[in-house]
Amino acid sequence: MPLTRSATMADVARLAGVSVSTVSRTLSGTRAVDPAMQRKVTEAAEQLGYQVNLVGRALRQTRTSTVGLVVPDLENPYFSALAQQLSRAFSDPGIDLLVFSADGSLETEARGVRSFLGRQVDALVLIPVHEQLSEASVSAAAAAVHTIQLDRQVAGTAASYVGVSNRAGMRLVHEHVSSVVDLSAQPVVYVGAKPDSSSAHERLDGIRRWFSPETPTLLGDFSAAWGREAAARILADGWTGATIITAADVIALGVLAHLLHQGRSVPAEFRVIGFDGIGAAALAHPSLTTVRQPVEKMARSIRSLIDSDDKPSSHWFKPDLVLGATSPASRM
Amino acid sequence: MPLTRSATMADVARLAGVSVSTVSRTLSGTRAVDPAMQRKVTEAAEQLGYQVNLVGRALRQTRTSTVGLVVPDLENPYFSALAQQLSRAFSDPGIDLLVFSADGSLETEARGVRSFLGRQVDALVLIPVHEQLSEASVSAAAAAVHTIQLDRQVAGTAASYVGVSNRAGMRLVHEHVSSVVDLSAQPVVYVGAKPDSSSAHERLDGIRRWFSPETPTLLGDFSAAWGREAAARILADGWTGATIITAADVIALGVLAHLLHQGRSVPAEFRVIGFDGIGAAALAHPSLTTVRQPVEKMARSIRSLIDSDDKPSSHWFKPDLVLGATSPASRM
DNA sequence: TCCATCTCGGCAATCGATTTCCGACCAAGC
DNA sequence: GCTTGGTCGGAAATCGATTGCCGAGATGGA
Repeated sequence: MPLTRSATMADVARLAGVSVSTVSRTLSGTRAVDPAMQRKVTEAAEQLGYQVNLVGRALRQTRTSTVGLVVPDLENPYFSALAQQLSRAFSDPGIDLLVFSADGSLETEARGVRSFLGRQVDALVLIPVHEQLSEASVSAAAAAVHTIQLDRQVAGTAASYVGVSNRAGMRLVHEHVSSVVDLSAQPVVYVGAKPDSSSAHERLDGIRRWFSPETPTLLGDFSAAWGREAAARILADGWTGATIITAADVIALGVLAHLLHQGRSVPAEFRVIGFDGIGAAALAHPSLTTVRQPVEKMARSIRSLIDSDDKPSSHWFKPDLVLGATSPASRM
Repeated sequence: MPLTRSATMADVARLAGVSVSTVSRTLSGTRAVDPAMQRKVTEAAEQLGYQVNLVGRALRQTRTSTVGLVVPDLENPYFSALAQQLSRAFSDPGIDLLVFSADGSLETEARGVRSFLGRQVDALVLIPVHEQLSEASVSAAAAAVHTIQLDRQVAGTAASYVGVSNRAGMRLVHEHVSSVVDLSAQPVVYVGAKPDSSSAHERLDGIRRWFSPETPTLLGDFSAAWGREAAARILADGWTGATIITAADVIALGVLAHLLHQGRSVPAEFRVIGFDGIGAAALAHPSLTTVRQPVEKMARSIRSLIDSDDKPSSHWFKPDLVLGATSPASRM
């Protein structure tokens, strides 16, 4: 639907009766320009509705003032929260943050990375889909631009990493649960995600380490649907009175929904613990006890990592526990 | 962190001992190339790890095979669902969908539009922040590329529109509520959003039209925090036994959370109705009765609108009602 | 008065691809 | 043997900006 080909610097130069160099210098303020010419140029640009063509600029300079973010799935509230906070961290003009959703697929993830690299982004932030199979994409990215892995990482790559200490998070859960529940009398069940991502992996490790290596475990994916299914299995298998620890709030909300729908009571009969600290956790009734990730801090850390173009480095943030009503406030 | 300047077509041509024209033709398959040369070129490209520079390509062709999406806020689950579905609608290779968050600000929205236009996107999808004040951005976009407004629209612009019939949605709510609640005995309160966006506007209109022009109304924004605040006011003002209709699921979830937290019962004492049909609505307990938007259909419609580059047009989809447990199933 | 220095406009090169045009070569038809 | 037509490689123009360099003119110090 382009009504007319849009104006270029050459058009502005012609109308103002100057050279394109002068137009460029006037509009970008690169070098001093005679006030009279400056006025002529500005007026001509205004009159033609001139808008710089960033493609031309990007080709000449080798920078684009753009950072790409590839997320596995925008519908997962934790990832969209990260995307939003990162956008906000780049909200002051100068650098644009563009988001691409891999839609849970390795191929689409690879396409997103290739696309951003081909577009010559100055830096790339990536939440890898898979702990091993995303290696090719992460390495390709890291070889070309400053690359930061977020929330999850692929082992043995040259890229930076920003995330939370998942084992420390599970330690907080253990501290809390063991202080309010009698673990020798009440069973603990872990509803996690298959260890395809480093975060799922580390959370499972955390459970085995702080609770017991034999903790009964159900592994699926990061979704509410999986949470519901797992809850159904827990009920079917007769784990009455269990404390259900999950790998993510979306899972926990699915578990909670199913339990309540079946008329079970929380926290009297079952306890449910989430992970991530998404907004919806606080909206549940009873509100979800969860491990909150400092999303805003992480986003700011990425911003400063990109601004100061240093060597690859890893940044582990400490999560904190948010007490909700899906776990008892004091010893049962 | 670029380890080495990445290879260009000239590098590949040099290594293969052919001209850049031949490299271009081999890699893009634009024209037949001698099999022997083809092999040499492919091997050279492989060896150098050649990746096309999309900036160079975009400058020469005037297309970029890119569609931009500007959303007001990625943390709003309805917008992130739209973004995800739209990403999926573009998941087959060929066109990349890039997302930019305006972070609720008109200035940032304008920046996003300028940025995408400057990047020469082939089409732009926009969820305008404001019904009037986004006019400049929408017009600028529509003058330059095929522009589609999504979910909300700015009056009197040349851009296409894809959304749901909000008045029809409220009509569904009225039908349902009037069939299960005695409206002459029980008050109705509308918790909406200030009519800054066409969707908020139309939903408010729908309420006035299908219920009563004098329906008590509380207007805020599209957030759970506002829902909570409104619920507090409703309790403070003594609207006991009210049926609370909201402009969005996020608001409804906030209302519900506050009511339940205050020990009120839903749907016995209060009824709560949402709008949008986000995933979290089904996870609430009791599950939320809401008006569901056909997000996937809308995304596909945008895709086909972009593929067939027609004149601007408007597409109104019909929402449907999802019966949850925050409203009674039959006459109270 | 003359030379050194500074300011600033314009020419032309440049970024990395695609694509038009030209010409070399080969095959087929008469 | 000559002409016509088809195939395919390469030289060069092109997309739209930025920027190194040159030189004209102004300024100022001795």
